[in-house]
Amino acid sequence: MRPEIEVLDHVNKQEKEQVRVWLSIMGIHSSIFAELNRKLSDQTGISLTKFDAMAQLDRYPEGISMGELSSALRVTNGNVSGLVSRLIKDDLVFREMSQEDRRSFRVKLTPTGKAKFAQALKVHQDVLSDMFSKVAPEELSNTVKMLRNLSSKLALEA
Amino acid sequence: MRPEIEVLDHVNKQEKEQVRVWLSIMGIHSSIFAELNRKLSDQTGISLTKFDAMAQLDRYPEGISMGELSSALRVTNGNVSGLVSRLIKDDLVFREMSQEDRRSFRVKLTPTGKAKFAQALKVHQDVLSDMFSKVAPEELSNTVKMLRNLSSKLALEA
DNA sequence: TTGACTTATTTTACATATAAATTTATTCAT
DNA sequence: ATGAATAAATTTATATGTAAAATAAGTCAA
Repeated sequence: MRPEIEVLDHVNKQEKEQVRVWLSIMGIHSSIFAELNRKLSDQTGISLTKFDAMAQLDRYPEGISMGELSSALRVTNGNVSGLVSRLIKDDLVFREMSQEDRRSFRVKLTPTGKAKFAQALKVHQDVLSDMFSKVAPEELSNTVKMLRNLSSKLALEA
Repeated sequence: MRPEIEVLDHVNKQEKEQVRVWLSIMGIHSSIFAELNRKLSDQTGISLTKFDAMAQLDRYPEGISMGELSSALRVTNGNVSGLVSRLIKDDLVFREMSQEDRRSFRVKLTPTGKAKFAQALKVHQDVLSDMFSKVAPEELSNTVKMLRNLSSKLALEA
């Protein structure tokens, strides 16, 4: 094999490993998302998407704007518009008009929403605990370290 | 602090780490998915969802059934019905009737689909290479090992 | 002030996902 | 052979996601 082919070979090995990382992340995300979403929905009537939104609102009792919520959830404004509408329809959240800026408002959990979130939080934790029951604590923390390191080195939005 | 509270404390630390693993996976999945999907769509007109479907079809020149495709992609049959319809509309795949079983058929890439996939495969790889350019080869392979290990220990579908 | 930008949010059109019901074809025990 | 169960795929209703256009309100230089 000629030298320049060896070089290409290294590139190819590296590229294959990059694809393997992405496929591993896709696979594990898909497994956990599917089971967590299904069990949360079955046991509480709250989808994982709604749970994630409510978890953000739970962190800010003073409420947050639609824009802040879409940033926190990393989805578009339009998506959050619809999501919040559905949560309002279920009496889980409400909007509070802002005095300063009439374009904006604060979104907050209703009392019903707070109670539902507390219930869903327990289910969420129980499902994860079952799912990770065979994983040693050290493996868990190593995985978190590794993923945070990877995240910090990702070159995004070129 | 009473002994039984210390025990609970260990449980809580473990549970928090389990949630951190899931949040890390969600975060990194969301970052990579968003950028890969956007750049693939911009540069080739093929979404990441369509790319993943075409990648499966590319592996099976003899074609695969709708059920096999939905298993491979880990989505519902109904989802794949719509996805394949859209791919057919764009002349990227076609259906071939099965002689043995008239309920079923084989889905295959068209010549256009093969060419488009080859082009998209290059973009897919280039985007991942840019994204992971700051990550050392050893970190990549450690991450794959760690995620595969985690995957193998996940207790799913209880 | 006013007119040009910017900002916050919604709306629209569409893609992608699920679960449940339906359609059509196959299999298999009787 | 036939009727019940199974299997492959689609359809329907709905949720969740995007990008782009629209709406409405705020800001700020001239």
